[in-house]
Amino acid sequence: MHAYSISPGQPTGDGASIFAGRGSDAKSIRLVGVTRPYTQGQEIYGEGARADHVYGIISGAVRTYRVLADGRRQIFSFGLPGDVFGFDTGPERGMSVEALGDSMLVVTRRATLVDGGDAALSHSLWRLAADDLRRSQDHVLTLGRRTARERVAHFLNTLAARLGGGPFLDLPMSRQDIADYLGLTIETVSRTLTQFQIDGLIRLDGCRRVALCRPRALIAFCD
Amino acid sequence: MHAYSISPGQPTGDGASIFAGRGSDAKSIRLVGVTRPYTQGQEIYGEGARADHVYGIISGAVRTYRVLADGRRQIFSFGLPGDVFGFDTGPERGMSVEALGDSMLVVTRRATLVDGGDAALSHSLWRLAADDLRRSQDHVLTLGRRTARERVAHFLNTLAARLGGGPFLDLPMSRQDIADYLGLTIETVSRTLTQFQIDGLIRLDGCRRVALCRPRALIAFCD
DNA sequence: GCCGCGCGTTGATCGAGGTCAAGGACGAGG
DNA sequence: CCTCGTCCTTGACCTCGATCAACGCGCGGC
Repeated sequence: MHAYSISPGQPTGDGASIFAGRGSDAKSIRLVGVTRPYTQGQEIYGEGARADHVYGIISGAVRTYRVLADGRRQIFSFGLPGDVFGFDTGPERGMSVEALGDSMLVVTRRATLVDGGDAALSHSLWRLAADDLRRSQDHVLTLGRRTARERVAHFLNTLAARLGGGPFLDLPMSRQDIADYLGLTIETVSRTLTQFQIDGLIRLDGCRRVALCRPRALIAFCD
Repeated sequence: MHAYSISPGQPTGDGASIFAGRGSDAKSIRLVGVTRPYTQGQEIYGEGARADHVYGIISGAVRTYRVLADGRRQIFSFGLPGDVFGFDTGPERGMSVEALGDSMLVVTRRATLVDGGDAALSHSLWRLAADDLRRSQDHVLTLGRRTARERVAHFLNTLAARLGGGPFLDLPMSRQDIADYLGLTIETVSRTLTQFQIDGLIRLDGCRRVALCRPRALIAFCD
């Protein structure tokens, strides 16, 4: 699905590799750099750090987030295999990124991509940012005007669409992550999922695996 | 502040005009097109419409928004003089835009800007989208993790910074618009402003004019 | 001046979701 | 196998903001 290939270099270190971003269309960004493994929960970069690399996800997943002074955390997005991130416009990171589980990323220098003056590349960068903007606006709509049930239903649908259609949806993130993404508490997320199961909309098989029994009914919550 | 100039053409029709977007730096977009007046509440374009023009705000203000099937509305942003909007990547509008009050916009064809293959322009487009993304993420943080008081305080601060520093802040939008932007109800917005006045943080002079008496205290709500 | 209407404010009550607290499930390590 | 620790679930209760309702204010038309 996501077109990428890793050269037969060393997986643990600085083997050269190739990565192409979302989908196979001409608008995707092609990253060429080294692969690097990250362990569960490891920080990839923090808010305020110098923004000198960009990343592509080969396997695993990441969360991007900011925290308020009193510790409240808001997750902005979950990065999945095929996604690229780290294209800040300024010299400093505007948010933090951590690996959700053990993950393999491809890392390359930002300067060569962003400051190259390549028209096609700039155009791709624009489309990438515009896609992110669109997703962020969906997120705003969800947080501003949807109930807890609608938020969780929308989240499951969107994630299922992104992860592709096996019979099961394997969540790469914890309940706390979902809560911090949806602007809810962990208890509300848990209760809502339980209620969906009682209503026959989903089936939970362990806490990380979800079967969407009635996707139509779930989608009906979304608009 | 916002560098733009209107040629001495006809204000009501198709007089040629020049417009440069946010700030005076080299990254802004320069729009050359016709000026066009819009009346209070008039739709500039609707979600799903063909995206074939881009706009710059000369005077007045706009709201961008989407509505759910049951009528719940979420406002994504308020456009103020100097702002540009309408740079969708796809062929269709992803949201609707309306004039908040009587407004003068400059309108130009999208194709010439977006499909031109100009590297500098593509780069500007990227920065513009990235700025919007940053603002949208601030919005996500506000809606996901801030209380009503924090939302309103943050809103007043941000708007005051954007409108520049007179002693008064003249709100171009109604209470309902503020509510739909902040994910609250009109009653909660009204009550919160009243409470801010009681606390001596602001002074309301009519419902559209606000004096920020203790901006420090107001900013303290924001992080 | 007077009326009507749109918008804003205020009050009373309700409820969705948060908070606090107590178990339960499950994997890692001994 | 047992223990420990982490994450998840469930229950009881509370609170913030929504809802429902009444009223006020300001402005335009007559």
